[in-house]
Amino acid sequence: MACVRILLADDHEIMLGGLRSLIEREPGLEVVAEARDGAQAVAMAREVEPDLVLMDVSMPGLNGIEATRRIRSRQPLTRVLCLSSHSDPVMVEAMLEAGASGYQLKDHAVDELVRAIGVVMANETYLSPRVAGGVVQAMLSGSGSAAASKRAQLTEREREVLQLIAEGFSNKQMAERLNVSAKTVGTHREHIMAKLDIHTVAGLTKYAIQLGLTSPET
Amino acid sequence: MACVRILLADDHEIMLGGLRSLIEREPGLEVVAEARDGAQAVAMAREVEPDLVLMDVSMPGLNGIEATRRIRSRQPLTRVLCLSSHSDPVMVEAMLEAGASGYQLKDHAVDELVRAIGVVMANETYLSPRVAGGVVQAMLSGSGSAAASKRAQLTEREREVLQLIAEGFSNKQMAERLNVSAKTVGTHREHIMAKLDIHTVAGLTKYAIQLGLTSPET
DNA sequence: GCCGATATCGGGCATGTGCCCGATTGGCGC
DNA sequence: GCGCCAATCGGGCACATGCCCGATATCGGC
Repeated sequence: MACVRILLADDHEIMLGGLRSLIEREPGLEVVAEARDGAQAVAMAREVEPDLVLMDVSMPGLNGIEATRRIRSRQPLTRVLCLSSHSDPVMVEAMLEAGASGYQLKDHAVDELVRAIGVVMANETYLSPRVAGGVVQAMLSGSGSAAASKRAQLTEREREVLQLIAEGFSNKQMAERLNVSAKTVGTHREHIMAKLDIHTVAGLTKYAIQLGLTSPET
Repeated sequence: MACVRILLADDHEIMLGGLRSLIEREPGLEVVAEARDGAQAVAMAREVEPDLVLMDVSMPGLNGIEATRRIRSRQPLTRVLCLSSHSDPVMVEAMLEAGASGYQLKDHAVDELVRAIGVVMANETYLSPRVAGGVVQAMLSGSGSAAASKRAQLTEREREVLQLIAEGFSNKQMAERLNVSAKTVGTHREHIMAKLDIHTVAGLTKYAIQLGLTSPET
C-alpha cells in the first residue's frame, strides 16, 4: 500500500487535532478517522479498516485496553499502537496482553512516535525505553501476568485497612474500629505495602483513590 | 503587535509538538519557546517574555499553578491560558487565583482553543463552558473565596513542601532536594498542618490532589 | 492428612512523624 | 527604627511507622 491508513483514538480533542496535524505532514502516513472513546474506536475500525490505530489508554466509557482487545479479535491485520501518559507496568502489561503491538509514552519526542509507527508497521513490537525495563523485569520475575495480578490482588481485609489508611486513620484508631489489636493492623499494612510495592502513606492514599476506595474530597 | 508570541508548557512531548503544529498554521500566532516543566516555564518566560503562556496544570517538579503564580508576579503583562484535562472546580479556582486569564479543557475542539487565545489576548477572561458553571456556583455559594483565602495562607515554600509530601518524600529526602536541613522541612510541615487544620499525610495528599499539586497516577 | 492462604497476635528496633520549645536572618511596610 | 512575616535552624519528646523476626488458628483444596 502507498499510505499507512491511521485511526486516531483519544478523548482529548486537542490531542486529536495535534496528532492529525503532526501525522499529516509525514509522507506515507494518513489519518482516515478519529474516535473520541473506545466504543467509537471499535466501530470506526470496522468501518474504515485502518492499518494502524493510535490508541489512548484512558478514555471515558470503553477504555483503550478493552477497545484494543475487541479490534484485534475481529481484525488481526489492524495493528494497535498505544499512546499513554503513564509507564505503570500493570497498565503496559494489560495493553500488550490485549493485543497492542507497541506502547509509546506521550512525553517522548515526536520523531519517536514516527519511529514507533514504522516499527509496528514492520510487524514488530515497539516499547518505549522507559516501559521496556519494567516489561523485562516482569518477564524475568516469573510469569508476568500472574505476578502482576497477584501483586495487585488485595484481600478484603487488606482493602478495608487500605481505605482507612487513606482516610487518615492511625494503626491504633483502625484497631479500635475493627476490634483487633494494633499489631494485626500493622501486619495488614505490611502486607499491603509488600503486595503493591508502595511504601509511603502518600502513595497508598493515591492508590486507594485510583481504586475508588476513597476520594480526594473526603 | 503583529504576532502573539506564545510559550508552550507541557510535560508531554507529543502534546508540545501537536500544539506547536496547530498554532503555527494560525496566522498571527507564533510559538517562541517550549517548556517541559514548571521551573523551565518560569525561566523561559523571563527570558523570552512571551505575550501568552499555554500552561498545563499538572507537571513534574514545579506544577502549572505555582509556575503561573511566579510568572504573573514578575511579568503582569504576560497572560496565562491554562490547558487542563480536568474540570475539577478546586483546580480551576486554584489556577485562576494564581493569575491565569483563562481555563481551557483539552477535550474541547481546536477552534475553541484559538478562540480562547483571542479572548485572553483581548484582556478578558476565557472559561471553558464546562468549567464556567462550577466557577459561578462557587462564587454564589461563597465557599470558593474561603478556600482561596485558606490556600493563600500557604507560602510558596509551603506549597512546595506540601507537593513533595504528597509525592511520598520524607522530611530527610525533601531536605536534600531543597538544600535545607530536615528541621526546616519539619517546621514547614508543621505550619502547613496548622494552617490547613489537616494533621495526617493521607489528608495532606488528598488536599494536594485537589489543588492540582500532584495527581493520583504519579 | 497436608499445604497454602488468610487473619490474628506478639517482640524488637531504626527511623519518621507530630508537636512543643526556642532562635537568627532578611525583606517589606509604616 | 520598629514590627511583622517568611525562611532558616536547633533540642527534645511521645508516639507512629516500616520492617524484620516469630507464632497460632481457621478454612478450603488436592
